[in-house]
Amino acid sequence: MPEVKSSVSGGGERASGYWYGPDGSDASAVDVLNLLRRYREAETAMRGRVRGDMGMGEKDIVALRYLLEARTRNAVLRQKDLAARLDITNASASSLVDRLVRHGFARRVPHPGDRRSVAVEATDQGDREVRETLRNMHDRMYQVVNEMSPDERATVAAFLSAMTRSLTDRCPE
Amino acid sequence: MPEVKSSVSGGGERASGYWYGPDGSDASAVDVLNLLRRYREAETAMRGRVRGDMGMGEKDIVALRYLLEARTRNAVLRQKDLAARLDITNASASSLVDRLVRHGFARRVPHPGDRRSVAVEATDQGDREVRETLRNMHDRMYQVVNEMSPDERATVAAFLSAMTRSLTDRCPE
DNA sequence: GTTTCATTGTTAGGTTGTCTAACTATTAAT
DNA sequence: ATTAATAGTTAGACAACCTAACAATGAAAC
Repeated sequence: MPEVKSSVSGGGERASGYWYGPDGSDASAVDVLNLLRRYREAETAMRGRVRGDMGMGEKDIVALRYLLEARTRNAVLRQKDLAARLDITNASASSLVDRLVRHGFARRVPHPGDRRSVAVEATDQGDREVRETLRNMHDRMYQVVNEMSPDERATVAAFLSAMTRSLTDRCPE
Repeated sequence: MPEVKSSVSGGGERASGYWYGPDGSDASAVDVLNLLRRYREAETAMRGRVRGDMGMGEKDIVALRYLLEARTRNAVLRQKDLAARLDITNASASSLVDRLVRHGFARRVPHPGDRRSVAVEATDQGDREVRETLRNMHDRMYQVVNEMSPDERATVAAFLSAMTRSLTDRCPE
């Protein structure tokens, strides 16, 4: 059974500020949106801490995680791929990889089969550092979800999908 | 009943990449985490679009939203307050307000009762612009949550609270 | 009331991370 | 063989943050 305690139906704290219902408005709906915002803020803060701890920028960390994920799949990532996934230019990706290499988190290796390209690999150090930094957090998150019932997971999944669609469906006009 | 369709129990698309279960691992739990990540990415992308549309930086928009929220409460925000909420220095807040003023989104007014402080107010133009830009999106999000059952809202609220705790409980170590 | 310390905001100068534009090296197409 | 497209690098500009030093006001001590 999920150990998660609802802070809406159950607990006290009312997610404060920011959202305020369009009209008369069901308070608990607003609460949910405020909680979503809170989660976002917590994640942003966490990224800030990690950034501080590892002395890296925002995208550098995301890039490193892509590299690690690729490594587990024995896949090869080029700078181009990083640029695409991070939505930055090739030029920026180039200096991003410069930074990763300078810090010892990644390595440039010749790309097999296309001599224009440079394959980028995470180093063991990068692997270690990221895992150590994020492992516990990931474990906690996984555990929370794992302890939920299938129905609850379906509800949450539907919620997240719908929220994502709300954001994706082109916001202004 | 909620019109939201679960993409886990229901639909096809399997939230791809990134998360991969610690061990053997219940796939749908991983799906939920991937959906959470997707939501994050969608929100980041949305902010990017808004930023582009309005020609402002990330924090500028958040600041403007704080100002608008304060306005609806007839509250007075000082630059200090903005700096605190945005986690930037007073110096940065100063130039942030410079930018808002330059773009016509905010106004510096003498603070009633403390001549050191400068109160910052959103202008009507700032109000209009933000509302027009974000209104539809907010409405869509609100609608989704409003159409959920109380039980579903409680489940989602518990999930978000637990995820936030997972992030907040100090990540490394 | 004057001296002293704390608070708020500004300015100057530096760093970082992005961008565009111009260039090289390789690959693919005609 | 020439031409066009792709991958990466470099140089230079810009935006937004930072720290440090400063001015002005407020509060507290004496």
